[in-house]
Amino acid sequence: MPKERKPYYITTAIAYTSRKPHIGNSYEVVLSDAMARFRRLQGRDVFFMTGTDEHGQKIEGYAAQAGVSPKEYVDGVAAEIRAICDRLNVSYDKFIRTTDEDHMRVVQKIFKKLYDQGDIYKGEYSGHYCVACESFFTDSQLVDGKCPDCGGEVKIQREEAYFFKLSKYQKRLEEHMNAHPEFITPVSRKNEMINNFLKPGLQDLCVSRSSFKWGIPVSFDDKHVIYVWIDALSNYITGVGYDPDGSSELFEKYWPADVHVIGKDIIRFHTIYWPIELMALGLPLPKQIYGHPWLLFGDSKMSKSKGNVIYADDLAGYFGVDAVRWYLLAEMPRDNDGSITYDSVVERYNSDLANTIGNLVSRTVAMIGKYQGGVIKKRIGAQDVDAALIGNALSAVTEVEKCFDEFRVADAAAAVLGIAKSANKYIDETAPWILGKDPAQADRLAEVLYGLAETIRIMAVELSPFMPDTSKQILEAVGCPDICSYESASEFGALPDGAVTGSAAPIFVRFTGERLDSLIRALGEKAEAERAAEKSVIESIKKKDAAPAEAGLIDITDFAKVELRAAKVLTCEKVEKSKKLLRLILDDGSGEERVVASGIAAYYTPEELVGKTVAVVANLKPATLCGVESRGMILAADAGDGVKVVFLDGVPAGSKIR
RNA sequence: CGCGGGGUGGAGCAGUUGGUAGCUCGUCGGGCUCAUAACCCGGAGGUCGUAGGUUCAAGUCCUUCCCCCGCAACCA
Repeated sequence: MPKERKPYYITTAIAYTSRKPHIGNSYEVVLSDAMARFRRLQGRDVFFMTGTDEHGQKIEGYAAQAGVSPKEYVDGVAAEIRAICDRLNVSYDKFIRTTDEDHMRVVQKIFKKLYDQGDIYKGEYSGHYCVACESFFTDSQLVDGKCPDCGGEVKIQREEAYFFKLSKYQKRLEEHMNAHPEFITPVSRKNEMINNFLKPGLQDLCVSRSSFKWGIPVSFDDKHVIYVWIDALSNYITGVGYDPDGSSELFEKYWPADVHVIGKDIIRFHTIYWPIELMALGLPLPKQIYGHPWLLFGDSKMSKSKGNVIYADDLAGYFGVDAVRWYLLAEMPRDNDGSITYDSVVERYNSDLANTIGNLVSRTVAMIGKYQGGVIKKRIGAQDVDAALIGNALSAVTEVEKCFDEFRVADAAAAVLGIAKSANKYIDETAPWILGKDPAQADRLAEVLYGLAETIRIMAVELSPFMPDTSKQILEAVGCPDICSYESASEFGALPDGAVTGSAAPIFVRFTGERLDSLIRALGEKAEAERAAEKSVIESIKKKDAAPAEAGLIDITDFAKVELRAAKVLTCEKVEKSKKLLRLILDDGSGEERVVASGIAAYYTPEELVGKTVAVVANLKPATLCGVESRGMILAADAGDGVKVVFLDGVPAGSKIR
């Protein structure tokens, strides 16, 4: 009967390898994984791809900063990203990296093909260039003729570059969007794209860069590297074996993708640039693009500067992998941003996992042990309560499918949870402990216990996309680790007569009292350590890769490279456009004034600093921050509750520090 | 007027094409004892940010204003 299994191709966006992803970034892979697992459960032939985007100027910069090659740098971060996926039990079929040889080779071919057929042409990029921001701006972007970012001077600069004729495909794309309203989810985004980008008319897109090297070279013009649009987006087809000269069977089987799961911030690239590239290549478009919302910490975005970054693997260390998966999947709405707080993680853990699901399994298995020696008898009850229980479980299965079809994964989780709730209610209504006292009721008791065990089994099957390990554990508890097909969850009664139950021990132990206190303590300490450690991710990667004999130790000659001097603060003022920066003028003994920008505005007022003597790194490469050219940096300590500048009272300005 | 997202019982959210305001947590009362102080039932608690408008009927549609949060835009 098993006819040909219908393919299902799902991808996440590939993660940028600039630094370790936080739990908000991890949400996307967990979400996609749940979707992939659900389709596999349904019998679809799933190909699930995730991976990393590893090129670009930023990475070149991070690597240089870390003193390693770009390749070494991305190897480190990509490994870290992959490790998090593995830790979270993400069942990807392929982990693609844009530095993979196959990918690079095919991207070059794609670029060449588009060039040969005239969709890409060589032109000149002329715009207002801000040296400090390393960015081009159009006339309309300028603010009073100055850089809209830093307010600094801009100059007209020309740069040779390749352009992609987007306008040529604009009409077709618009038609496609209108003909396929489900193409962009949520739909509110569709109008945004059409009104903001398509209607005003698409400008040709610059698809090469000559200002940096870390990218895939244009095969016929090595002054240029292929810019992110063609490079990164193409992963969705190179990863399954697309080749302009003849694609693999894998590609023929899986393309077009069923869904690209991406963050809402990159919807534009996926609904405009990417489809147009595919049109130009003569390929069908992906069926759907789902732009998921963001996970915030409390009500603000996670960022290291706020010290509120949470990493999924850390959280898994405290609550377990499945609990983290459940939290992410059950908590995040489809359309709006979700938020994570430690309180809500504990609450959901206790309520959903320990009280509702875990406790249901424990009490049921315990009763089967107590009343029937741990053996399940197949008796299906026919009373109203039984019908209600069965109907509830089966309709939940239907509901879960509907929710997944609409990407309402949190609602799907709620539907599964509903199965457990109805079972808990059923226990109360049937009171098996009373039946257990009357030998004449043994048959009815068997019906009740079978109803419970079978309902739990169905719940466990439906739970598998969310919590694969827990699902197995529950199936073992009700004695049927192998009865877990989707079909077996769609009808009541697949649990065989004579199944022997497993352990009744709690699956999720509640966090209360001392256990909760120590968790909170541990989280606090962890956050503290994180803050310090994350500050130097780059350094740690450098250490790992460079790996000299004494890991982490530097030679005295390394230290000697840093020129530290005492300097007196002459003036100090807030940088207007900035919340964090102070602009200081220092006397460093050289006779020349030294301007330094320092991100300590949140901790010091200008008045507190004037007249003080501070330690300054005197030979740091100058950089412009918010329009202030900063020459050097001031030493300060990250004390737990803030930042403390290192003051050198009584030391003459200009003194060398070593 | 830069762009976008929001303001619904104490907290977090859902409210599809306008038709008696729902869910989870918490709280209060009751029940039960198989189970992880858990589970089940019930109650209290909301002028749906503001001011107008359309309508037989507005949380839902239109307009005014207020407030919050992202991004643009910086950790040297």
